Amino acid sequence: MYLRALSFMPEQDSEYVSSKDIADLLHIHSPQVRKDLSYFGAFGTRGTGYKISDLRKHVRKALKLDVVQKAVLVGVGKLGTALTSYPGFKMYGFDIAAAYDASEKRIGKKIGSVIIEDVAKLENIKNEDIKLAILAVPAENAQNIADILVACGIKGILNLAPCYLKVPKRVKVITIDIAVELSVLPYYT
Amino acid sequence: MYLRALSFMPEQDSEYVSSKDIADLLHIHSPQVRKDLSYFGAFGTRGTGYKISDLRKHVRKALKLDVVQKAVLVGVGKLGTALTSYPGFKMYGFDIAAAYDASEKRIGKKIGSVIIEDVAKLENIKNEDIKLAILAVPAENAQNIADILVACGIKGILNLAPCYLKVPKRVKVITIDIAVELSVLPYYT
DNA sequence: TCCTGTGAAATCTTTCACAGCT
DNA sequence: AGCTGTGAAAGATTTCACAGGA
Repeated sequence: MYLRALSFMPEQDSEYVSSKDIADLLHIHSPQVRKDLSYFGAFGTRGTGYKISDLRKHVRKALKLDVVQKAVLVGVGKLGTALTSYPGFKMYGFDIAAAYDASEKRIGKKIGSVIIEDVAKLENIKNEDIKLAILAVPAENAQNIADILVACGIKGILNLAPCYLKVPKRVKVITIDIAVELSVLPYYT
Repeated sequence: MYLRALSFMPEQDSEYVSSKDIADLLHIHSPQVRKDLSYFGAFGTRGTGYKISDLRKHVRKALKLDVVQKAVLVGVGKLGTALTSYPGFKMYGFDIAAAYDASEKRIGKKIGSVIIEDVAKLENIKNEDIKLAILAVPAENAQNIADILVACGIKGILNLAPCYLKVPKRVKVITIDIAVELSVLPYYT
């Protein structure tokens, strides 16, 4: 969140931001910003604020986004395709280094800079240095694919299927279910 | 979350679930489930658990999902298109009742059961009983569209653009930025 | 015996308020 | 004067533990 806020603050305007500047942009309070950033270490300047370029570097490093993170995309349907053309990925240092799908229509086609491979050969990712996976397959197949990914040494899964995945504790799963997010809106109307 | 958990529990198996059943499925603790559900009122049976059909009805009602919620989709690009074919929406009682886009290529085409209209005519939604909007447009246009939606009386916005929206307090915005979610994964690797 | 509902305790998070540096 | 960094206070959430109904 802070990284994205920083992306809206070109250094041309000013070299420094205050916690209040960031807070206003994110609609949160400034002590929150200072507390959060202080967990990464103290690198602001009293009286002046945070140097934008330094802050960006520190946050990227804390999140391990300072090196390019390779990710495999499994499921190149409409959602999967939409994701690859999403500019945000590159901004945060992600690289979709491989793509797999079950549909013959899609296998062999190019998406971004990679060729879509047969999901039956998903185990090939073992040979590449890929630690993250984006799972955009139907809910019915998600657990099955997740098991293979885990066996291949994947450490983190972004799950876009509306289901819960059983994985070992060492693997981090983040599930985004758009309908669940949408579900809370009527409550506020 | 609880609603989705219930969708995995067909009543054929057993008429009742315990808070522990639900907790295990969602990877949370059972007192959490009981506390949460108790805010909606007490409708479990001691010694037996919660009657699945009753629980579903109560949760749907509490979230105002017991009536069909009409939503307008703005931006029918890859992501917008992917969303309309997402089965989760119907499951939670959402109905995409209108769709708008800026591209001539897309205007006039059908998506789901509606015809894509010109976003310049977005104000037409005033005449329909639509309270929710799904915003799947580029970040540059998101605020502009949000302003129009607010002026049209929209009460809740699901924002899929990677940016922050300024809206009056009475309007609820939920932003999903997939790259932000993905960003936390490397931290755990 | 099994499981809910709920006060009380424990824990976690946010906000305050101010010392101290620039 | 302006803004960070941080203990302490306030607030919110989660977990415990158990009374009590089925």
